[in-house]
Amino acid sequence: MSSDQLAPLVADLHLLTVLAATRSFTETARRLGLSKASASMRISELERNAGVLLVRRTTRSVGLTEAGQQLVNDMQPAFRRISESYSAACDLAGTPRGLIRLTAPVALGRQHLASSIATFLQQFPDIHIELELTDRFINLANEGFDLAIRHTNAPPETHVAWVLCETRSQLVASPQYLARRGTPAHPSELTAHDCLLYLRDSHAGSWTFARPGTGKGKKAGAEVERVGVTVAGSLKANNSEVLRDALLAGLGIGLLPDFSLPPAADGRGAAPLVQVLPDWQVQGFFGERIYALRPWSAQVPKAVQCLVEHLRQSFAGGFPAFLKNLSPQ
Amino acid sequence: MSSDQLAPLVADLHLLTVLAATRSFTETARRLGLSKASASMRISELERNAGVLLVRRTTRSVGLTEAGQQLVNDMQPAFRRISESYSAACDLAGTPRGLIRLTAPVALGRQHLASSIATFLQQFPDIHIELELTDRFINLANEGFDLAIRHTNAPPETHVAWVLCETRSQLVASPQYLARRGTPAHPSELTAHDCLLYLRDSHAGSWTFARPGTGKGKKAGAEVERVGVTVAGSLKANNSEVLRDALLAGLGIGLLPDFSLPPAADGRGAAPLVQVLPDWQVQGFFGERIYALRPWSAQVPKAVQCLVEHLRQSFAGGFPAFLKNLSPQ
DNA sequence: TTACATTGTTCAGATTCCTGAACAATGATG
DNA sequence: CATCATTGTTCAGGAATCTGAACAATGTAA
Repeated sequence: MSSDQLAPLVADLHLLTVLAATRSFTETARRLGLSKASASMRISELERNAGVLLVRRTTRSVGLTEAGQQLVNDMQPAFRRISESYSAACDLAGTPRGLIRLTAPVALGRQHLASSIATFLQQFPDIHIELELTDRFINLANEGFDLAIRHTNAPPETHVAWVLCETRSQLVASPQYLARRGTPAHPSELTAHDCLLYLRDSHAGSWTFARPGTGKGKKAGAEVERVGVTVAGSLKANNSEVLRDALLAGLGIGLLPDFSLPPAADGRGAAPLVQVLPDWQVQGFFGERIYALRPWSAQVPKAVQCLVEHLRQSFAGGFPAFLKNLSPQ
Repeated sequence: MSSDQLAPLVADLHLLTVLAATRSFTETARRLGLSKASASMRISELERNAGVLLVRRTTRSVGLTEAGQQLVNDMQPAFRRISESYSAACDLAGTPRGLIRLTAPVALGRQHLASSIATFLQQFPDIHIELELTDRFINLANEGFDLAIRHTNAPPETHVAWVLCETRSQLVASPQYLARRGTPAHPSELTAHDCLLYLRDSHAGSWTFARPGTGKGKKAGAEVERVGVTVAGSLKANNSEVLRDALLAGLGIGLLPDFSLPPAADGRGAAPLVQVLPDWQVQGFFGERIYALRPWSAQVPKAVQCLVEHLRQSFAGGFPAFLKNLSPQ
C-alpha cells in the first residue's frame, strides 16, 4: 500500500513490536507510558484495520499469531534503525539529552551506582535515566535497554563492553562467627562450615582456591596450588545484599565482591567482616571486572557516552575500602 | 536512546519523512489526513524534543536542515520496509484491502481508467483508491504512489512494468479542417498546415514518419521510407483533451493516441475525426504501450495485484473504436 | 482443590489533541 | 512595482483518545 497510509498506524505497529518483546500488555503499556486499556484497544484496532489476527489472546497471557510474528520480525530492524537515526540526530544538539534505560545488579546498583547517577543527572539536566535493578541476565536488545552494568569475567562478544573497574571477590565472615566456629586454615576445612552461597541459575556450590607458590618448592613462585571445594550451608540467596546481611549477622562464611563489603569501621571499632583464608585467591562465582555493556549499534548516543565516561570516573579507584579494612587483619 | 522512547515520536518521525518528500506542510497534512496546523505543531515539538532544528522554515516554503536531511535519509528505507511488511501482513486477510495511491495521465484517466476503476471498487469494497491525474512524470517512490499508469515506450528499468495494452498514435484532423485547407498527400506538406502539438518538457515540434516499402523496389517490402518533419501550428498544449477538442473544432492536424479519439459515430453520421496520411506510420511523441508501473519492492500487495489484473482485462481489447472508425476512410 | 494474585478487557469521565478559520509573510504574475 | 494567491503559524472550540477503576478469566501456590 501507499507508505503514507501508515500515518495512523506507525505508532500502533511500534506498539506491536514492543508487545512482541514483552509478551505483556501491562509491561508494554508501562514502557510506552500509556495505560494498558489503551494498548489493548490500539492493537485491536490495528488488527481490525489489517483484517488479520496478529495476537493470540488468552485472558491471562499474550502470544503472537504466525502473521504477527512474521510482521514483527520484518519490522523490528527497521524500528531499531529509526531509533538509532533519531538519537544520532539528537546528538547534534549542544547538550546531551534523552532517555537512557539502564539495568544493573541489585547490590551494585543500590550501593554504588545510585549515588553516581545522581551526580550525573545533576550535571546533565536534559538526560533522563530509567534504572532497573535485577540480577537476572537480561537480553538488552529485546527488552529495550540502552546500557547494562554487569559483574562478570566474560562479557558477551555481541556487545560493546567498557571496563569500569577491576574487582576482587574475597571470602569473609564476621568475627563473631569465627570466634564461635573457629577460623579455617585451609580450604578443605570449609566443608565443616556454614557457607552462604550466592544462587544463580544452576551454578552454585563449588569454590575454587588458588595459592601462589609459597617458595618452598624448587621452582619458587612458579608453582600454583589449586583446591576445589564443594561447600554447603544454611542459606542460599540470589540477592547479594541478603547474603551480606547474613554474613554480618554471623550466619556463616561467604564469598563477597569487594564492592559489596560494608564500609570500613570509621577508624575505631572492629571491622564488621574479616577476610578468611587471606593467603588464597578465590576464583569464585563473581567475575573480576565490572563492565558497561551495550548492544552493538552503528553509533553510541552521546548521552550514553557521557554516562559511561562518568561511571568510569566514579569507579576509577576501585573499592579500596576493602583492602584498607582487611589487610591489617 | 532506548527504542521504547520512540513511542510518542514514531508518528512524528514518519511525518518528517513525508514532509521531506513533499517539502510542504500543506501537502503533507493532506496526504496524512490531518490539518496543516497539526503538522506544523508536530514538527515543532519534534524539534523541541530532539533539541535540533530539522526544518528550515521560511513563511512560504520549507526545506530541511543538514541534520534533518541526514535523519530522513537514514529513516526512509526503514519506513518503506515497515510499510511493505504491513501490507504483506494485510494480504494474509481473505479479501484484498487497503489504500492504493494511483497516478495516471489526465486524458487516459478520465476517458478509460475512471470507469474501469469504478467497477473494480464495487468488486472490492475493502480497497480504497486515491487517483491523481497528471501528465507530469512523477517520481513514484518519493511522492508515495503505489502505481502509475504511463503511456510510453520506455518504461524505467527501476520499476516493475506490466503491459496493459498496445496503442497507436495516428495523425488526425476533422473533415471540416481538411475541406478548408486541403488534405496533405505527403508528410512534407505538413509544414504548410496548422499542426497542433502536445507540449511536454522540451520535447515538441518534430514528427517522424515511416512508410513500408511500397513494393516498387527490387527488395520489395524490405525497404522503409523515413521522413522527419518539423511542424508548427497555432496551438500547443500539455493537455491531450484540449488538443482533442481543438482537433474536433477543426483547428488543425494533430497526433492523437487511439484511446483519446472520440467514440465512433454510432453507425450513422460522419466520423468526427479522420485519419491523415493513412499510409504512413507515425513515430510520434506518444509511446506504443500503456504500462502499469510500480517501484520495485519485495512483494506486490495483493490489492495492487488485483487492480493490475483488473486493468489488464479492461484494456485487453485495445481501442478498436479507432480502426473501426478510420479504416473505411 | 481452593484461594490469591495478576492479567486483559470494558466503560464513563477527563484530558489531550486536532480542527478550521483568521492572520502575516512571501513568491509569483502582470 | 503592485496585486494576488498560497504558504506556514496562531488560537479557541470541539472531537477523538486516554485514563483509572471495576470486572472476568486464568496461572500459581498452598
